[in-house]
Amino acid sequence: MKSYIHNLNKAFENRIRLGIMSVLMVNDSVDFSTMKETLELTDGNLASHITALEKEGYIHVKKEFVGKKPLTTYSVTKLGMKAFNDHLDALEKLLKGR
Amino acid sequence: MKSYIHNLNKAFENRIRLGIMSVLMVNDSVDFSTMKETLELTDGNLASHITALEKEGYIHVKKEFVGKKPLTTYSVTKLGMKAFNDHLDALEKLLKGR
DNA sequence: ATTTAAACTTTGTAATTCAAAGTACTTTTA
DNA sequence: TAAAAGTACTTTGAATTACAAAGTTTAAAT
Repeated sequence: MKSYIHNLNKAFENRIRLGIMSVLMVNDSVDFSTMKETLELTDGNLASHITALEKEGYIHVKKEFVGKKPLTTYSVTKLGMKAFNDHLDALEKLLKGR
Repeated sequence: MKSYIHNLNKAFENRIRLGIMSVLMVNDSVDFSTMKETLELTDGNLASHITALEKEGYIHVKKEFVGKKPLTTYSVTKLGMKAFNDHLDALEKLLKGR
């Protein structure tokens, strides 16, 4: 009866990155401000966790101008979906004691 | 649509402490060696995470001699059960996007 | 000219994590 | 009886992570 803790993804251990992924799994794309308010984070904190997930290839960052204002939007990649689902599987198995 | 990430319990963010709690939620008591092997940890690493959970009052540590050998067994406290269930609730709500 | 807004980046400190080594006591083995 | 092994840690130290606060950039609005 080995444990599943080592199948958990380190990238999703942090609550903020877990939150970002959760939000992106149910929303096609979310912009910087919305994400910041949803998760109640400071600018810098959000930016750094976003960078971490982007480096793993789990999210895509799109920068554009809408009207005259810059707009940054995030979306989850296929790799990110796979990784997140695998993480949730491991989590579920761990919590169910198998 | 506020996020639930701030209802997650910091004590259970780490995979090892999450593993310890999961094991103790489905087993009345588990000894040091069994826990160590189940979670595939080094002595020191297990000991330090156990201490962290004990300090929070989430687990109880019992030391005794069985035959001539020392035996340390762990069990979850009522407070620990409550805290862990609250954490799982927050996790579930977060992941379901509510 | 100053302020505001969006989205960061940088800085610095504090906390966390973990392996490895060391400790203490006891028992078994050579 | 001396050495090795077992149980359960504690300590040390280095690396990584986390986070707030402050600074930066570009452009628009006042």
